[in-house]
Amino acid sequence: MIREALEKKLVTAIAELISAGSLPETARTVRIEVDAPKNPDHGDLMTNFAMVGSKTLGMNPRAVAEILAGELGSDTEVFASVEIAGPGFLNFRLNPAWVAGFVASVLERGVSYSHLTPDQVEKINVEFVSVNPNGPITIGSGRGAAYGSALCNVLEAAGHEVHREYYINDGVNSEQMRLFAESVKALLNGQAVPDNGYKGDYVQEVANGLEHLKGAELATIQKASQDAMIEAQRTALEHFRVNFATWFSEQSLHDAGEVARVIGELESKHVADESPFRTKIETAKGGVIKSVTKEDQAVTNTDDEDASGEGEQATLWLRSTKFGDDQDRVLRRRDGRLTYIASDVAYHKDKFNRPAGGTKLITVLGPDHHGYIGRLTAVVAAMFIDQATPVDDPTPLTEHEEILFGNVEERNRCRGAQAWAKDHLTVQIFQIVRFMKDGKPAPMRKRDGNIYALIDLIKEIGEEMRPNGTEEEKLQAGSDVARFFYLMRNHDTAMDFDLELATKQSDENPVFYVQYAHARICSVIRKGAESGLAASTAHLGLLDHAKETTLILKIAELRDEIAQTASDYAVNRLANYALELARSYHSFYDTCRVNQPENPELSSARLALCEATRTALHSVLGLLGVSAPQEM
RNA sequence: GCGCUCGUAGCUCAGCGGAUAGAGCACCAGCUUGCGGAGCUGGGGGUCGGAGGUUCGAAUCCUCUCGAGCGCGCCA
Repeated sequence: MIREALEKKLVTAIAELISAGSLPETARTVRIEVDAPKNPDHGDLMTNFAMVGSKTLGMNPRAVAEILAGELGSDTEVFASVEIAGPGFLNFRLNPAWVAGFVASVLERGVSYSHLTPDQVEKINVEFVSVNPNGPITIGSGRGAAYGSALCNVLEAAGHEVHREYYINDGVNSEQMRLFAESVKALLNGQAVPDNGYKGDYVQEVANGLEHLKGAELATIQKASQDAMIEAQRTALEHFRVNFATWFSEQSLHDAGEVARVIGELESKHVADESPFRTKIETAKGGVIKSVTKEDQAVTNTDDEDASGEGEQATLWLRSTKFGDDQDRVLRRRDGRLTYIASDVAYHKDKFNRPAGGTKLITVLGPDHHGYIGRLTAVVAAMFIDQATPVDDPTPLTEHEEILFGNVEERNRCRGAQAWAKDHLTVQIFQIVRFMKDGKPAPMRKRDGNIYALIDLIKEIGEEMRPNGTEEEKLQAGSDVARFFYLMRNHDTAMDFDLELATKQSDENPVFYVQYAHARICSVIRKGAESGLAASTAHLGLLDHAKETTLILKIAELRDEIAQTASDYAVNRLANYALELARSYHSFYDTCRVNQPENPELSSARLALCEATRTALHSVLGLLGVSAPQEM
């Protein structure tokens, strides 16, 4: 916010200097960046404009810096000093009174302080969690749940329209779901579950709830047991503060005939066919194509279970290699059943309807799915090939391309479609979480088939944190800690989740450090009210202590952090920001006494600063899905 | 073999083109006749895995290399 203001000042100053003839016209094109210096001795904020621009301006950086410093330095309302340092840095020391003025605008905006207005509003569908309905939400999926939900909050705060979606993998043809149903059925009939079946206690629980279906058809049991599982997942996720606007059933696409219809569409677009070969692309290091081969279709695979008993027919191939995938994918099996990827085509088309007129899809996937990015991109490219603008490349087909494409025109259309897909679909992969106990990794899947469920993690932590709390308080405490821990680390790197630290005494716990700051602010404000003191913006100019200025600058950063996070999806930045903001407050609190009845003007200004901090803290915690307690 | 991700303080991790690389934990030394000490202040501790390159400037970008994790089904 303060940064935005300074960037505007720079733009104005540069325009003045151009019309005065001190800077060439090209100065307008130089990118302007204002940042906080790492070293506080270098001032409150700084810009590298002179160094970045020196080349295009044809001037040496220090000369540019001097001209700019002269122009800006005259604005004594804003700047206490403008210094040139090093190779051409421009270091700004801001006038504390000017900085303090921003407290008023935070208070004016209140909760909307964290709401941004983007240059362009995107309509984004975010799909996350989406695990099979054959078990509880695990602690592994917990990371995706925390990440996806926080990402949605941030995108919304950044001003975009967001649709939260869960894709239920409930295709009746799914091997895994059938196996799950068979396991439940076996338990219902008092038989042993199949060798490769599901053996956890939760399977027995599902069976217990379905006593009335004893002796029923497998299909009936399959439907009922997956519904039970979905309900359990939904409840667990709600406790974890994860909610979806849509729970989308894969099977519903089959039932509506959408999958079949879309497959027909692909065939008529000549991106899917029944020719009996699979194309494979082998790449050498650096992604250069080493070879493209058409493999004759192998018919020797005997592992297939021919569940439908419909006998053999031609395999239907999606020619995904035309869109950068490393091999063609099967849409319809030899036995006539459609594959998972076939529903994916229909599904990705459908997703653009939520929100209406969707402009972007984000899919959050687990660490075992990064091989899936190329496939998904190809799916979207194939589906929307008519929407995309072909690339303009007149060069003839290479030797490799001749195997993939019929002619130059087709290649250019496919390349265009691939670019379109990359533009409209973003896949975010989160990496694995290792849960550490006694310094050793704790198994997520136990030998007896039991799974470490997210809800158990939440309850364990809650029990430890609030042994005397209500059920509701325990769930909240557990969820707060778990969410913050998941979100502290960059989702794209493997992390260790220290179960002892999370469940142990609270004083080592970063979550509580932040929540404590919020509770402390609330307490200070309460205390002030008891002495007849209240926040006011009438004397903000009194906030000139270094700790006060630092805190205000930190509060002002929130909007920048949100904007940045909405564009690079690195939600962990906000968890770190929350810690920094809390630290700035604690440090301020320690030095600057807020409530001083003998000095009501300073008190009112500091209370205003407390209010502004509370607003910012409350906002970040809200984005992270962590509660901001008034007392603890 | 190919692809993705990661190697930063004793440990867990930030930083991802800027000036002397940061925080928490652990360790050491301090702060309270006052608003919540679940707090604050200070200190020690690093050839940012290694080697080249790009440029005014690299932990950050590129190439190679070593090491770790994961992924490459007519499973989902």
